[in-house]
Amino acid sequence: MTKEFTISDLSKEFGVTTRAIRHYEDMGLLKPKRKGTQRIYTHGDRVRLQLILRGKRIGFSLAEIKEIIGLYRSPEDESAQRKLLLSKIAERRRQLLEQKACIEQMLDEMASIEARLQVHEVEGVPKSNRSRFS
Amino acid sequence: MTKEFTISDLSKEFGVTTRAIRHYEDMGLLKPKRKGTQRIYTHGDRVRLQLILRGKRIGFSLAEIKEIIGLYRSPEDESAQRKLLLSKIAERRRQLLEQKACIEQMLDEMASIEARLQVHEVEGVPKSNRSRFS
DNA sequence: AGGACATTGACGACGCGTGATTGTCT
DNA sequence: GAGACAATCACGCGTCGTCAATGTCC
Repeated sequence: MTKEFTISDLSKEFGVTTRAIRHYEDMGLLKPKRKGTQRIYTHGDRVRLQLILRGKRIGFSLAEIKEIIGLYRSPEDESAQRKLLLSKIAERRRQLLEQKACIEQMLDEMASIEARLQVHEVEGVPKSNRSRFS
Repeated sequence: MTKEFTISDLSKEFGVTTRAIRHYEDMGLLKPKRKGTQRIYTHGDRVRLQLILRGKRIGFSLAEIKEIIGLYRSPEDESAQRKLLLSKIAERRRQLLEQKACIEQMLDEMASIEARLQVHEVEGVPKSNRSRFS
């Protein structure tokens, strides 16, 4: 018997809030069935949620994840999907490397600001009201 | 003669939009004089804008920058200001190092996903509709 | 009086957190 | 009828981008 899950089942299992799960639905990443107004998640829905969370761990936006996993896709799209994912990953890697470089710049700049502050501190009386960062 | 500047003067000089400059004012980081409704920036305002932009380059939020540079500050606050800035920098450095580590994790995870995709690609026919990220 | 530049709103984006309020089921 | 969940709004955050409508100065 193909199991079904409630929103709090999934919430607990994956450690995300129900709010988040509903949000993914609002964004079109999930479409659980309903029993009355209550959401019922199938096995497939559970898998899709996992994919969403993995995508997020890599830093994809919800829009990108939506693009990548789609919702109603035929199995033959497999290789197209792989290609899309690969290109998305390549793009994302560029972004990440940029960010990393940016962070390193910031660290450098912070270090030199600190250095100047230390100097002023030792030099005795501050010259004027020349300000921080200066 | 102490020069004065218009908003677009500063906008051009520092390469930020006028919208951004006005936003800094809305957030309480600048208070230019007015000639009628038009904003007039003094030399001091220009310096303050520079400080704001430097703060941003280090990755401080506008709220933090406001805290650090203040707006009406007496010259005696100098050392208190230095201390505040130093502690802010220390905190920020922790954040940056965390982010950097996070980025490296993401890069790792992306690499292993790619590896699996490559394998599947070579293995011949895809096993089933087992999806990306999987 | 035309054109360049200025001003003040105000919505949009991102990913949910955090209530508030109302239902539904046991 | 209480208690445990669920559902649906809807505002809030941070930093402006991006119109839109209107004003002002030469």
